[in-house]
Amino acid sequence: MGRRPCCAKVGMNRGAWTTQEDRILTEYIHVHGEGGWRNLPTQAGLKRCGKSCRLRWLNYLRPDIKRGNITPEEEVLIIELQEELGNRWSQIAGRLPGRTDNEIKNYWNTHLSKKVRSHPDVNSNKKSTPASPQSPPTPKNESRVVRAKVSRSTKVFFDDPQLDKVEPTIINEVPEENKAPEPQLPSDDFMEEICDLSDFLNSDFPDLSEFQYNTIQVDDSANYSNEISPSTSSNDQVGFDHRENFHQQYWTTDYNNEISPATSSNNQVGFHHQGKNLQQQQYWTTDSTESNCFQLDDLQSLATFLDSEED
DNA sequence: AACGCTACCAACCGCCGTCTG
DNA sequence: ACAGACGGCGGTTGGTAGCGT
Repeated sequence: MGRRPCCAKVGMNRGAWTTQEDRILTEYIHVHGEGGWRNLPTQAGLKRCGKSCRLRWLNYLRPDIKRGNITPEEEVLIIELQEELGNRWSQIAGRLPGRTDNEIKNYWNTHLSKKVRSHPDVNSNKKSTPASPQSPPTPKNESRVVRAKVSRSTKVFFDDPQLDKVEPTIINEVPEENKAPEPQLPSDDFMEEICDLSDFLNSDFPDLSEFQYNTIQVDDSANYSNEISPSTSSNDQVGFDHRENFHQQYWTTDYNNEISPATSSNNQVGFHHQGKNLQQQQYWTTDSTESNCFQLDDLQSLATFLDSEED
């Protein structure tokens, strides 16, 4: 008797994940934790292969995933590690916190393999001339760096207000004491303040060139202090970690250095909340007409930070 | 404007190692 | 020792956006 397939192929959803599927999966894992991938789709009410659920969680939904372009420092590290370890992407990913093996593999295949092929000495030169913030590698086509991801990347963002009303299907009840606390929804007052702050962010943001290549470092984001600090920055993304509760927030910029809450993937607005006994993930998104939802404390910290930078 | 090509990357596929009964 | 379940890994595919002609 052969091994049974990991899932029935018939009647399964394939392709890009919808926001609702993401939400169901995320909520399920918040409650039940990771693992048990084979049974997860049935129990969560997802028409997905267990493997697909696992991959989606590990490569996209996990709260500790770092977003944004690979930094020059990371790039050098990837090249070094690839030379040392070969195509063991999971091991390489293990040395790059927040990066997934899939992301590194893709990055290697689309960027670095060509670069290394065309410049075989890129690696041997690395020790004498490490990549520095002042001399980042120049992309072949600069405009591509700012490109939004393809639209099928519906990601985890709940940009359809109706979706917020959809309760995830969780068949297996868990004991009350094991349940994660309900996420707090923003109040109306909170939303008002957020909208004001959002206006501020959209209208009065300082020169974003400052954020290039980690030139601003107000705090070491790894020390889990309460300060807000830029995460690894990139050409098209500004991210801030608020480590007390492990919040991550991202804004994106367009060609004119206008900042706005990002709406998908590379350009994104995301909040990750990792508590002590649970992993919560809350995302809100926005479009040009909807008001924005943010964590007020974090945005206030951001505003303070921006004010101080302007001074 | 239309078409073709390229870049990108999320998702899929199949193999393999480990665990468990 | 064995078979099956399960999860992890690396290679590949396919859909989309952007660019050039």
